[in-house]
Amino acid sequence: MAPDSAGTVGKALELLTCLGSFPHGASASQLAQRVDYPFSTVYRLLNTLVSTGYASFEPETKHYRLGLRVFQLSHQVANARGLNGLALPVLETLTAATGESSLLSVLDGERHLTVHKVDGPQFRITTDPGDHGPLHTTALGKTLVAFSAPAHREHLVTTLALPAQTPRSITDRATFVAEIERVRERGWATQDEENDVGMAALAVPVVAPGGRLLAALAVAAPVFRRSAQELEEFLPALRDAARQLALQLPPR
Amino acid sequence: MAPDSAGTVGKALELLTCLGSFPHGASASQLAQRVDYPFSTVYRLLNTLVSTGYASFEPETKHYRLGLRVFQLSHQVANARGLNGLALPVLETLTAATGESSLLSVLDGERHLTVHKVDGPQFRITTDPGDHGPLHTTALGKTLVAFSAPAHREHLVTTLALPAQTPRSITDRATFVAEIERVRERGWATQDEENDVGMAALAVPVVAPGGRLLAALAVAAPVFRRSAQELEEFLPALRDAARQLALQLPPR
DNA sequence: AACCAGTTTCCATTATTTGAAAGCGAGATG
DNA sequence: CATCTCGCTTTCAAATAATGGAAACTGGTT
Repeated sequence: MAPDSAGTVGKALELLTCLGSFPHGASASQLAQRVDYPFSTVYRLLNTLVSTGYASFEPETKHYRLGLRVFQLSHQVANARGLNGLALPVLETLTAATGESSLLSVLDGERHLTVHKVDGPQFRITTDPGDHGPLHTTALGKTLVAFSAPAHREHLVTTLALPAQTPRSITDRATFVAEIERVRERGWATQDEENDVGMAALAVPVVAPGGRLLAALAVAAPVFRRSAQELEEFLPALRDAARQLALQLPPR
Repeated sequence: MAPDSAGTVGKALELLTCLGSFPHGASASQLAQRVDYPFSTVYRLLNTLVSTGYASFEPETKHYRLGLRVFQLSHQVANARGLNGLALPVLETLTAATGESSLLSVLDGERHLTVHKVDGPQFRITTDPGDHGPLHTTALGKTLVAFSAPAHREHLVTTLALPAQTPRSITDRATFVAEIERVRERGWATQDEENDVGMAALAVPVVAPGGRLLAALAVAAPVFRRSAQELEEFLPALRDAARQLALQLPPR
């Protein structure tokens, strides 16, 4: 488990990932600076990425951006893992019932990855599908940690960095351990201005019939309308939606 | 203009692409066989892909599949290129108006890549977002060729392979050249059982204000309900929808 | 208990990547 | 108009990192 020893391929993939953080593309020199590899290395790697369709190159601006192959492949992932639109109606129903935004996330390494969201009628949430979020300051994250396989949970709980996102974030390990334990006991997690000032959320796990954790489902609202505690009245609706999702998502 | 895809990185990316063709994952040996690299090479590459999140590995089945990073990155592509859900309502309106399925595709190398589709109420189309299709046997493909930049169009028209998909497919180069020219003159393309037996389609280009080709938009129907010619009555609705899309999609 | 198909690890060989430096433009400056 | 400057592109000897055959390993089957 060494900190990944970057070979050539590792560099290429890191570069590709880095390309993703420039929505409007970037020049070879910008990218070289960002990933901190020698310029000519980056230049050559970019050519390879372009020739395989993973990146595209605009001659007029000399900018590189992510290519269509990424888009195409993602549909395979989405279909195979049930991250495609099929889950959306459940979130829409949930939002209709609660009047607040719904979010569906999965565990992705040491962060959570938002898969779907449906904005409430009153409020647009800043998290979008494809966005990552921390595990220790979000209702979704806490839920995903609390209900992942014991070994993995242990690993996360003890090694996760706990930087503060807001003054209310949990930054103390003992407190975090206790919080996760509480989430496990209750079966749901909250977040009260721990990730964004002014926002609260309530999340429950989506577990397959076999007991395996598939995702986490949350309702989020601005605190001026619903306090974290008031959100708890949505628990039955949330659990119901999670149950439906569990049947719909592929078991593994 | 190096057609070579040699190089370690090229192999890794080809392997990644190959993974995309196994929706339910594949074992290392299956993949090695498919891409025809030595087994140990494939094995090492797979490890790198997994450690970067581009692939995931299920220890219980020893199967590899595409990882969440692909999904995450694709949202960057989709947002930057207007391939996200924003275009969908236009297709939905079109399908509501015509009663037939709508499709939106972009040019991806020597194929077209379907970005969105909306099924008609009577019929489910077999093409899905993320699917590739040939350029010479589809209305979408012909349109994309006919309205791409002159130099590129020339290249495609003269070098594309023209394999038959059905008995009606265009397989003769001269015929194809003439067909593309006709599409350019009329401003729209049809397909009459040239790609799938029993299906016809009508497509128009989506061109940015600057004249640059952005995508192609099509209506498709089974011929027993609408002949290719009967589809032409939808031209005004199609053009209208294409105009709306042109304003909505980002200019480049 | 021996067998087999697939997976994981190892290592000497060698091809591949590397990155400084030298060409190119194209746009800015004197 | 000549010169400078900055960023993109290509080259090439040095050395690093990929290669792939083979051997150890696993676990399921005859």
